[in-house]
Amino acid sequence: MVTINDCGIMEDYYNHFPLSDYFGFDIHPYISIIQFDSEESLLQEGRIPHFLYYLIEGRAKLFLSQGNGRISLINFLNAPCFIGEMELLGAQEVANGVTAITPCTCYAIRVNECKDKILNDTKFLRYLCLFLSQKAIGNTYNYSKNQSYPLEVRLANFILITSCNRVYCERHTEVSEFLGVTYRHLLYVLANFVKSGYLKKTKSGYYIQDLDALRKIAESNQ
Amino acid sequence: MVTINDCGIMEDYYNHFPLSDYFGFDIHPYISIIQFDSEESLLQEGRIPHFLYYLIEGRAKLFLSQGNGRISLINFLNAPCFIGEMELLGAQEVANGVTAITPCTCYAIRVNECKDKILNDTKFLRYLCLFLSQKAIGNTYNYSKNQSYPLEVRLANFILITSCNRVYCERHTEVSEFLGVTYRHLLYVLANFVKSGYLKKTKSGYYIQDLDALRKIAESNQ
DNA sequence: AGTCTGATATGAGAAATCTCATATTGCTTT
DNA sequence: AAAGCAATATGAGATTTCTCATATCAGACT
Repeated sequence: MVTINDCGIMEDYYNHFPLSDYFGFDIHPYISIIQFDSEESLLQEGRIPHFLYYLIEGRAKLFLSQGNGRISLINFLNAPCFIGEMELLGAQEVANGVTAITPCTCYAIRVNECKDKILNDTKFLRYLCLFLSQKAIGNTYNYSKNQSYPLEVRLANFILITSCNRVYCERHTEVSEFLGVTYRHLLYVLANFVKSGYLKKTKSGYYIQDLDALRKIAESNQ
Repeated sequence: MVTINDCGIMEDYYNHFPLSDYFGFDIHPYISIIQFDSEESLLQEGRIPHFLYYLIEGRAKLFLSQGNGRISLINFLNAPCFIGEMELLGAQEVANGVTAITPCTCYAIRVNECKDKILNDTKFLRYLCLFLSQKAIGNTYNYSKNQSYPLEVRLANFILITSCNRVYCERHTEVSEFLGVTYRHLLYVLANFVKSGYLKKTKSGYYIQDLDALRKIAESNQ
């Protein structure tokens, strides 16, 4: 974790990733820029957060751990987005866990210094409502899917969405958490896809050999 | 579905269920009062809603149906709460389905007549953010639980929460949807509880015979 | 190269959950 | 009361998913 204080660099970020769309007042005095390495925590589960983050570059994951040691990956967080907004509002005191997947660069807003301004800023509040709604809708859609279809269908979908140039190469541990099944079971279903000739294991990932078959499986859904 | 226009009755409702906590301007000119019977739709899935509702009495359920005919019960909505707020913001165009469980009385706000006022009302926006956050947190928690524990554990919990005077008497169809399992499986696990002597089937519902045992099962969670 | 270690993968059997066919129950209607 | 019908309940076997033990692999260290 590195905090950037150099004014020149900060100016540069402000120009490339402006905040004026979200705030009706000048938020710059309350901002630091923080960079996280991959695997670092942005918010620690159960702790009271210090900042409202705005993720400008990178990808993180939001998770919730259960008493039995199991971890639910609730969502992937992709730039640009706010992180820690629920805690800001007081909807929950302590944070859910958020961990960087790739290196992440964030504006860290010192809310304790400008809470009043923020909570009276129509522009920000309106945007936040929209953001919260969209997040909720996405989550809900995801939950509902997870419960309604066997892994085969959901995985086919997931592969189609996340593959790049016909190559699927996500980390199995992450995916199994996101799809809400055990690592073992994910591998099992994936192996089935290979056995059926839909995928082919290569050094750089799984190559999609039979796109149509995969689509057909995914569609037993729609 | 009945719309109440009688000014006297409306005044009465306003006095008992005031809206001044949520709005910074006078919202009354834009309100009707609507009553729904149980099983009636407040929002029809896939349709564009006309109103923002504020549920003042009653209990409803929010669901989402899947291509394979399966229905996910996303949440129970208990008074007091807003319904249709995401659609108001434009976060989604068409509504999720909302159906009354008990008879429901709502303030129906004609948003097309006061959208500007509403979307510039700090008081309302702040409250809405909070409301959305809490809803999201609840959903997430529920979702995470649903995936992390077998039905036995979740059902024990659910029974403890929803039972009244040691009697559990929810509708199985609703519960199975909410807990994300088939009706059959719910009955199966419930029958096990009876066989183990934790519950006893009576005319008025299932009587909790062994509270401790049920708690112990539910706690294999926490 | 050898070995340690953590991450990743596989095997096998058990448990959870689903599907579908068939009963049973409780209302209406006649 | 009989018949019809929808809601509710049960049985049995198939699938999906899990658990846990073991195996393989890749990089770090010696």
